[in-house]
Amino acid sequence: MSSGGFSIKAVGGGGTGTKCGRWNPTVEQVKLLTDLFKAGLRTPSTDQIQKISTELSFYGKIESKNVFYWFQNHKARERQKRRKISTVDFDHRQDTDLSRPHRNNLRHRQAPPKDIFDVSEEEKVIETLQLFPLSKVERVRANVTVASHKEYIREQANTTAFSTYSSCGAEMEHPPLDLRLSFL
Amino acid sequence: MSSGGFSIKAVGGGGTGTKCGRWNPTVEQVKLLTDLFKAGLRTPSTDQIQKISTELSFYGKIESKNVFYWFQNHKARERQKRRKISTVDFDHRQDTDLSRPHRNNLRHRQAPPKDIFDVSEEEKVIETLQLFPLSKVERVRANVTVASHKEYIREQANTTAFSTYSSCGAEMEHPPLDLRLSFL
DNA sequence: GCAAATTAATGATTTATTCAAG
DNA sequence: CTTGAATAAATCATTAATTTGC
Repeated sequence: MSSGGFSIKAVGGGGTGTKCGRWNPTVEQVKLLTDLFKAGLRTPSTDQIQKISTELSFYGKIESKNVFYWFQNHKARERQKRRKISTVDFDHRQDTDLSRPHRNNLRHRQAPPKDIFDVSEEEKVIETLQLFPLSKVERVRANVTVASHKEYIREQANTTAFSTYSSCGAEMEHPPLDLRLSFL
Repeated sequence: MSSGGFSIKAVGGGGTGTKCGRWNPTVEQVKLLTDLFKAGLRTPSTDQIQKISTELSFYGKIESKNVFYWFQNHKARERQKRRKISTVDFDHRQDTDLSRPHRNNLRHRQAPPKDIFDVSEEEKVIETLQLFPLSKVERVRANVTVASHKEYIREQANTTAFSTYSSCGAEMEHPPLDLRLSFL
């Protein structure tokens, strides 16, 4: 990778005496982009990118791809930032998505038996009830489909076992999937 | 105060007792769950849930229902995510055709005339956003009220380069968002 | 005060996923 | 099972900030 370490990247069209190695947004440009982001825009469509770009070109040289990149990066980094804050919290996606009437009714979802959720099923039920009345129970078939294992092994080099792994809490790149699946 | 999700932080799966509001997976737990998901497991059977739970309990406090929920949520969200994608993509390859000044390689894929704003992906985008007029601005009066802090604000003074716009008058504190979005 | 050296941000690329079509 | 579409994550690379010596 990084083939070609050539440095200069074509001066390009920046006639304004600015080196155009890479886009350097003006404050106004960043401001607008940020506003759009705050407004919820995350992945603008091609059309939107075009329009945004056109609009921003008023403030300075810019290309569509810059807009695209900006959103990609900003989105990713905002998330990254958030992730740093809450250690593991993988579920910090729209936590407020309760607005939807059809949430998981886990109650009658798939669980054939009843003891699966050993405890605190009450809580869950309560919540559930609050959000929506459990009126109808759909018949859901538990189609397990364990699917294939170990077909995804690619570059797994680590051969660490569970034990060693957890105590430290260290994060490794690719824990051996095979081993991890072994308990199933 | 941005509502939604006070950062719980800490506690981790260590079982530090505190804050038993909801399961807070450790990185190891998420890792394994994710691996299982990647391996193709989508709807684990009761038995599998039990085993997975047991296995994960080694890394921290967890219950069967957590596993069940995790798969439900993860599966659903992955799907939703892919469904709402909007599309933009351009050939961002290393071709570096510097010979041509502007290369808008936007591969006009622009297909799904759906929600271009894929708001429900990860971060908690304000709901107001969804009200956003995506294609045409009929009346952008989305009252966004961001409330968050701008991290971009840099007191940078030299706005040299491209636009001489910002000079003075143009630099307002809150340019009406509505207006700014009007071009979309 | 300035400019080289160092560090922090962030623009641009590459890589690895996921789901869906065929 | 293979390929296409489209990211998001990880990474590379360059520019702006900041520090430091003079």
